[in-house]
Amino acid sequence: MYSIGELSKRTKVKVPTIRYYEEMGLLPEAERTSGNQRRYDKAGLERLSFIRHARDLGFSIEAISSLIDLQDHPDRSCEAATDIATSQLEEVRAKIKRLRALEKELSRISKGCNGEGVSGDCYVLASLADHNLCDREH
Amino acid sequence: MYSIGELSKRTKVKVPTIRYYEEMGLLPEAERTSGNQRRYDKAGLERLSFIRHARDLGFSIEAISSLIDLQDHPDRSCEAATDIATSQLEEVRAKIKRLRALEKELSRISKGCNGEGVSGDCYVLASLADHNLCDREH
DNA sequence: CTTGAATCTCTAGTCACTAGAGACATTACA
DNA sequence: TGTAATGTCTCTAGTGACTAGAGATTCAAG
Ligand SMILES: [Zn+2]
Ligand SMILES: [Zn+2]
Ligand SMILES: [Zn+2]
Ligand SMILES: [Zn+2]
Repeated sequence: MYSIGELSKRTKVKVPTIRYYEEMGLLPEAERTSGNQRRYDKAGLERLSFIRHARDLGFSIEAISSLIDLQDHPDRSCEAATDIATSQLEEVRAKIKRLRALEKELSRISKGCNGEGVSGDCYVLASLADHNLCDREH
Repeated sequence: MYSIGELSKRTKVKVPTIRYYEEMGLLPEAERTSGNQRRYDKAGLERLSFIRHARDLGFSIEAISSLIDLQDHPDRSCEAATDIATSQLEEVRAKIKRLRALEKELSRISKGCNGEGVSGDCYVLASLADHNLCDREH
């Protein structure tokens, strides 16, 4: 049996975050000591590791909730799981695409001025004021 | 003189967002009609366009606040402006890097199952449960 | 002058936490 | 067994950048 602090150390999830996950229904309500403190077993540790890993991969709490439901019913179809993973992948790809466009503009903008001049002549400020200086939409 | 709705149309910034920017101090308090409605002039339009553009490029409200301060003082050094732009660029690059790593893992994970099996055998769920299946840290 | 659209202020909700207060429980050591 | 340090409890509020909605007022067109 682990205290919430021990669980926190083992999973690198902060203590208030563990309580938050419980409140959100990602973790079942923990058993309590006679003094009302949470105690966890191996299953609790594994579930929290699952959540942590999925969060690290960018899944939302809601998505993780659905994934956990599936995990708890090993005989159900896993179609929903692959759907969730695929749409998460698509989201990540869309974000990368957008950020790459931003990177290009920002790199042009920040190269345009060495910071030794005066605001009135600054290419950075001029670029922000006028989108026509940009190569593309954002 | 533009109403807030006209300003919204011209800048593609939603009406409540314009009011929010005013509250945050990005926009000066607008002039009012006798009936207490906001009215804007060309300067207001330009400032809001500046904010919109900077937001599109990912700058935070706080950063934009500093940039606007500089814009209002054309005789000051623009060093801070280039610093802000450069650090924004670095942030974007860091995000891209992280997302590319995520993309690799997610693409492996979602390729690993066609969704036609059962949760108990699902590679997606197994991958989320066990980070050892991953190629790298996230 | 009436009608309908626009605008006003204010509060609360979003997401995934994080911070802090004040009270209570557990653990280690003398 | 006593005590001190650390851990844990619940609760509230704050983060960033908005978004949604209620209920009241104002504006513009016909
Ligand atoms: Zn400059
Ligand atoms: Zn642009
Ligand atoms: Zn599967
Ligand atoms: Zn992993």
